[in-house]
Amino acid sequence: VAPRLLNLLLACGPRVGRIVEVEAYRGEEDPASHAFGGPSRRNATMYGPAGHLYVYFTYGMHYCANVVCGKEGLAEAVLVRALAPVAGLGEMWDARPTARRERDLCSGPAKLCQALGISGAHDGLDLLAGSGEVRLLDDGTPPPRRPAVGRRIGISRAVDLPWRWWVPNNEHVSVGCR
DNA sequence: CTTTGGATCGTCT
DNA sequence: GACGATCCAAAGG
Repeated sequence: VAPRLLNLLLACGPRVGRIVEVEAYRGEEDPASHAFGGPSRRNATMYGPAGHLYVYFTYGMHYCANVVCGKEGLAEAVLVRALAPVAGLGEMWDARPTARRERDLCSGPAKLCQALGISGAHDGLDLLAGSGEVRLLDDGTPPPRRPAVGRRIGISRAVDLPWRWWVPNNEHVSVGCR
């Protein structure tokens, strides 16, 4: 599912970005997944239905956003790692005063949450409801025919699995792709 | 542009 | 009590 999310739109209020980089996490059988080791308070949303938003808090200061992709009970999810800003650019600049270039706005999993205003309060929302605060949208742009592939970033276990995909030659991918 | 180390706190052991 | 699906400033090339 992960590479098929590429080029879809993620929106929060008026702020919209095109998904250009993702990572897959495969439930309890993936040592790098938050669900490795079974259900807990934090990962509860991962065990819920597909199409919902899993937001977690990490490093004492950052939020990251995932799309739950497996059937209920499987705890499979895809981390959204980078967006190309599409709309609401003014709000994004306001939310990320340290950004110097447009590509600094959403080129990382915590950066994009900051830019869009996504936080733990949004954990568990249905991304496909259409009327919600956070939405996953399809504007007809197909995923890349041949996405770039690489290892996942920032993890210490299952480091060699090639479960990160991004849009080739896109300016807005995270630093690890360049 | 690359490398390095600090920040900071919720979660699970 | 240890560590994390990260970011940023500072320093050097």
